[in-house]
Amino acid sequence: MVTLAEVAQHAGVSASTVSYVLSGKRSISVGTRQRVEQSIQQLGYHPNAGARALASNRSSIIALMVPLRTDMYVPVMMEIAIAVTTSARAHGYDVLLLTGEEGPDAVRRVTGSGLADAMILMDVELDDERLPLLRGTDQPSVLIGLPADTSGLTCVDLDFGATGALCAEHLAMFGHRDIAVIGEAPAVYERHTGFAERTLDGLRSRARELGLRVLHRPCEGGFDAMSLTLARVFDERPGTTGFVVQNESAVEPLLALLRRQGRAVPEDVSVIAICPDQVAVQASVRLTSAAIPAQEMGRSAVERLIAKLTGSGKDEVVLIAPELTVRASTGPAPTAS
Amino acid sequence: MVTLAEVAQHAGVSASTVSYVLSGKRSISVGTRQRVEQSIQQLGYHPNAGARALASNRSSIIALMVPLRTDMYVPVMMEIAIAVTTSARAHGYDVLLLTGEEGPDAVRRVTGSGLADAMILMDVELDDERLPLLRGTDQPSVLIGLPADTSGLTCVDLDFGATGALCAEHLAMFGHRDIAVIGEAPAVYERHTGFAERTLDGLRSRARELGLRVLHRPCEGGFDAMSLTLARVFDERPGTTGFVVQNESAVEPLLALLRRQGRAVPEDVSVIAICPDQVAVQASVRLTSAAIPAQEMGRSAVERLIAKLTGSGKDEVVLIAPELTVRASTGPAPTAS
DNA sequence: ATAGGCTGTCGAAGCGCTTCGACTCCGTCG
DNA sequence: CGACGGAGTCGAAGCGCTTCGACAGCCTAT
Repeated sequence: MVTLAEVAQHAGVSASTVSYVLSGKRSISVGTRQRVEQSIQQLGYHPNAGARALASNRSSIIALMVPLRTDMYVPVMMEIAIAVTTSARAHGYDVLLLTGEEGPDAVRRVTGSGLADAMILMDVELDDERLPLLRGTDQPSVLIGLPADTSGLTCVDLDFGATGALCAEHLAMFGHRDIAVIGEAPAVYERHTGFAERTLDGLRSRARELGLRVLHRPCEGGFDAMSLTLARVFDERPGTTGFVVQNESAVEPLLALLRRQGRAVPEDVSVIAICPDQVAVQASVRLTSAAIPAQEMGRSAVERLIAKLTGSGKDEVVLIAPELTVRASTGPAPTAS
Repeated sequence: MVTLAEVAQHAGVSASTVSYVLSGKRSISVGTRQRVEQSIQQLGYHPNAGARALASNRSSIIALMVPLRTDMYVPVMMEIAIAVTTSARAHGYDVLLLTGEEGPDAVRRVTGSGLADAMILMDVELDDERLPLLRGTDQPSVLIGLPADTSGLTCVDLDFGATGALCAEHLAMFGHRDIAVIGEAPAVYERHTGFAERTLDGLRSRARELGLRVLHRPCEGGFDAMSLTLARVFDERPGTTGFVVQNESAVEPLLALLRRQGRAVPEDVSVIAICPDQVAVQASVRLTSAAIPAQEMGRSAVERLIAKLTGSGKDEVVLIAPELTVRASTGPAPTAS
């Protein structure tokens, strides 16, 4: 392992000079800089991360806590994780992956050990146990998701309320009157993850203004669950012509069931999915969808975090405006016959 | 920040004693141990990761390099990543997430800086640029995937050859004679990722023994691509009654297209998917599938790595035996009419 | 009784880096 | 023309931990 001292010796300067060349914290003459850089190249020097962390009290690592559950939104989570990693690297940070498994202890461990300089938490619950810890430390953090009380916290999330409203507007515009919301699994609501409720609230209140009737049904993913749910929907509201689906893994089953029942999409029934664009275009029908901008959420979270680490950057809640892309699964409501 | 020295003072012992209590590398009397542990509790002490890494020359971090592309197998990758993280934690290691973006440089950086003690690489290509670096360092590593030359490397992967063979056997047993393989996107083959070819080879050679005719077609995911591919399949081999699908994002489109064409699954056509079980049960038909054991792959990779880190553990190739679960998408071939 | 071997503890020497203060040259300004 | 200040460099003091050798005390075998 090549050390700073060896580089210094090779370049004929002192260790501190090499350090300053690396960090740029003091001015260095052009000649010296070049000699040092050349030595670094020739010797293949890489600064030792541990020594650096010890001496500077910064690790250049961001911790990312992902949900352990793989029961929902897996592609979204993965995309966010990758976006976070890529953005972090662009700012000179590496990413430490933590699962929710350890819970609050992970926060304590990472904060206490100086393993990471900052953290990003995903899958935040309304009243998350980790929040008091975050408020009680001076380690910067950003949440992806929105807890009930955001005071003293920085949060990034899709504006799910506006997303719901947008879905209602789109269906109303096409003349639909009775719409059904196929929600997340009941467990998601019980867990109080917030986003599902926010979607529903936004959708409901806009629907009210527009004179739509809304039926909401939580739904586990999969064919069988969707089958039951759909039967109950048409049983209760036979005139339902619009669907908003929030649970990705219910989308394909829904489409299959509708086809099987002879209901054509979008002629007889319109379907909007709330999902990443990639999912929407790969479905068996090109889906009109409200996008979940995973990339942007990841990138934005990292940027807030960097801002906090560099001193600027205050606590704030960033809600990303939703975008609805019209594809082949929505159209005018069938005229009542 | 509480330091070791403070703990030592509080407990009335020397710093080294506290260190030995923590590491267990020397025997400590019961009384001393208890006093130290109590002090650690009371003061809320967490060892500083940087100092530890510097002094011991080990970081207790495993680097995990995931593919940057999100064009394939996303749920599998995520599941592996989570399994790796969970297993690593169980062994006292944290996981540093790297994307393939940096390529070989990431290997150099991590190895050179001592950031991680070992690495796990996913999405390995047949002739991966990173392999020479791994062979040239004494940092332990494990690949998830199989390159062309495995000498001096430890690899963990599903036995895709056997998986292909298993699919052929299952369809043959049901009396199918003409089968089609819907493969990964052409880009995957061009990239030489190996697993797709291995599946095909295994399937082909077993099919030959069993007297099956095999038509292989790569396929981008999505509805449109699948539509074209399917048309060509039936054009060329109208008597095709069995499908093996390796591209997850082609599964639903295939099912939808078959339905639309009035071909019933499994009465007229049988479909086997090569995918994680979770995907198979959430599809619009409960799919007979050859499982991709993501969890096991992740766990197994970590175990080999830990073995290498602790001295035991030699280079080896671990191929996980495939398992085929029969569900509702395969059945006897229709009797020729 | 005494040498030898355990067990439990301590002190000190780093690990490789950052950073602070100090120092030496210059060029510049009054 | 001397004092001053900035640019460029160096030396040394840690950062908090691990680990090695040393040593004191005790038990056992001779």
